[in-house]
Amino acid sequence: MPRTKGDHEARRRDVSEAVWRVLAAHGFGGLTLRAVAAELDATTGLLTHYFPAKRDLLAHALDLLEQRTSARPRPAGGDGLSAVRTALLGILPLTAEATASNRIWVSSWDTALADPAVSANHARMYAQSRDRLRDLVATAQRLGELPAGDPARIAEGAQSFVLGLVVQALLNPTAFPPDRQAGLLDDYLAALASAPPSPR
Amino acid sequence: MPRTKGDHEARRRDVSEAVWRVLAAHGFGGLTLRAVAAELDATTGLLTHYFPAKRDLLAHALDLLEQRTSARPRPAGGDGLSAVRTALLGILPLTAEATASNRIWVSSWDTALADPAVSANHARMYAQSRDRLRDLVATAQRLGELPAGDPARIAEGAQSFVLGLVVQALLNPTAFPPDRQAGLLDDYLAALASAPPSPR
DNA sequence: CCATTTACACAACAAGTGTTATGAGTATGT
DNA sequence: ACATACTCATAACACTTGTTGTGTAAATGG
Repeated sequence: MPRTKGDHEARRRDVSEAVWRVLAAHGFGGLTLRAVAAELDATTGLLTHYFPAKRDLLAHALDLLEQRTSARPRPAGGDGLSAVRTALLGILPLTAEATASNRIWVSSWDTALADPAVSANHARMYAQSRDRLRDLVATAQRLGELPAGDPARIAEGAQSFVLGLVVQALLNPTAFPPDRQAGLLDDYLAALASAPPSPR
Repeated sequence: MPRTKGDHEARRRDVSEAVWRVLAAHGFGGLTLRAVAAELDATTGLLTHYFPAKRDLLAHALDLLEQRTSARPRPAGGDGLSAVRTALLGILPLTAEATASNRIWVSSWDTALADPAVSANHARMYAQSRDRLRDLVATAQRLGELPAGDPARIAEGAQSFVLGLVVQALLNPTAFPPDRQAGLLDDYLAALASAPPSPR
């Protein structure tokens, strides 16, 4: 029974939603045409209509990951160090939604390492995220809330810390509940704030 | 042409070597019976002889990962903070071998998140690694090279930092060459050493 | 020296994968 | 109203995957 309403855009959103659910449940390794189709109560014919080949669906999934990550509720917490803290907290898997998103991210690393093009795209996205973080760090430095030093370098360190904490929290949620994650992040920021003006 | 020499142990080592090469090249997602068999110049019949089912081969691969990780040349660098630094440096993908091992680790996270049993095993291994790190941290504190504070908590933070740095380095090796990784680690340790005695 | 067990190769199987072709309803423009 | 284009379902395809069975050399043990 074909669709009577040709609302192309709405249908595309449905497809994206199904892709997202499959990713959250089974990761990129479980992203199969029939899995997405089943989530839509449709067949693979529908998908090949929207995505000529599997790689197109995979590209769409990666786009989706980038989109939904950057579109996640970003509280934009105020000024200086507080803004840095809020930005980093926004990455951690503190909510169910953030956990799903991070689970997809971790899964994407495997496919990224297998495909140089995806890897390069990931590098670009993380670099962009670092740049935003760097600006926040620079502001905090200007406010005297963080010691002097290359803000880009500090952003690299902070992003590494948060990424690693994401991995730990996903693999061992019992040992790293939300408040523990926040506590560890605050430890890190406190150490950063009290560090000597910079070695170089 | 069947094997004329029944050296069971040596053959098993060959199989493990082939599994390792497949993992390093294609990750856990590419760990297929025929891929391993091809690496051995053998057929799937050989593998089913050593591993009745795929899950047995996967379990062996995970064992292999744990074994080879803990057996990696661990310089055991001296005392206190220096020992902490050496331990953390030993995790980073600074050499080709360490890069391969870390690439396999990252790949394993995807399969771990899909299988609670594997996930629990990972949690156990990381907890064990944290415990070792915690002891080194405690020693450094006793030597006055690190401020007071829960050493387990500090170990958690340090491990998170290093894990995240591993991910960044693997996804973007150009931006995170070995000396950059070491520099970022030293920044982190410097901040840690100059932190206030501990909030709690 | 023969019977049994080991250690595979070889081949076939069912299930799952992406891809492709065909066709049938529905919308759209003329 | 009718031809055309869109939006799928259906089905078959070639391929890969894990699994299983059969056969056969070599090792082993009595």
